[in-house]
Amino acid sequence: MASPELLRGTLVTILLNLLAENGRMYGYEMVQSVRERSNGAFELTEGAIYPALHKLEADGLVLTERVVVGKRERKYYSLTPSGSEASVNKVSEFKEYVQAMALLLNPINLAK
Amino acid sequence: MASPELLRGTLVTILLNLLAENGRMYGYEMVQSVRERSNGAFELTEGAIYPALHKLEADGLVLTERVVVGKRERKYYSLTPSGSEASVNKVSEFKEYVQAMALLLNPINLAK
DNA sequence: AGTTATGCCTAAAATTCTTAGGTAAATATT
DNA sequence: AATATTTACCTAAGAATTTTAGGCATAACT
Repeated sequence: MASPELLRGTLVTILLNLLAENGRMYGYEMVQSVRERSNGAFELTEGAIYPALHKLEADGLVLTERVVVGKRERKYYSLTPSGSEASVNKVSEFKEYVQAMALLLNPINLAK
Repeated sequence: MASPELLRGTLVTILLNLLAENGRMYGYEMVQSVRERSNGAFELTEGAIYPALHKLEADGLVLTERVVVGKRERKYYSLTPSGSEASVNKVSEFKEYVQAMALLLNPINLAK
């Protein structure tokens, strides 16, 4: 259960990257996927991801399609071309950020 | 330069760690120090750090002493015992966070 | 029949940060 | 000598993002 507040600013990176990897996902699925793949470290909340996904759609980075499964509807998200670009950019920004943080944090602590 | 929005949630970690390393610093000095040590990647803003430092003081994690240099005053911050604890905790939380992110982000991208 | 899981959503409040200032002294520049 | 830049502190309005706390409905499990 590490660091809920560190997710701040990383949520969009995670969402875009999930879609880049999986091609097509729906919101609920993203929550499950992140929980499993992070070994429970990250627990996305629906109150956070749905507004974030809607903003990505408004910004033209993702598009949606509604698919009826049984009698319920899923809303699948997938990347647009600019979304794919943004995904790559976000991930490399994150890497730069981690490298810069490594310069700042105590080397002794980092070695541990 | 890189990733201003990623600093969200990391500012306190950076500040506490700076103090853990340097013992005693003043606000303006922290801004310079972070700029230099991150090779310009991180540019802390005073509008962000002063409220953050004041909150740390209110929470008992840092204490302050005013030192007159010439005719101007500097306000030095240093860690209290709970501040030292918090510093260690924040840094290890950050490391866990980075490890969890590594699990999530595309291995192909990470290899680049 | 009732609880849990699936699946979407929103809105108020809290938190954190940016932006855009203000104040004042010291130093550098023209 | 006047001006600009750097040093050094600060605040407050607004933006952005997230938490909290719900609502709604179907499906599956007990």
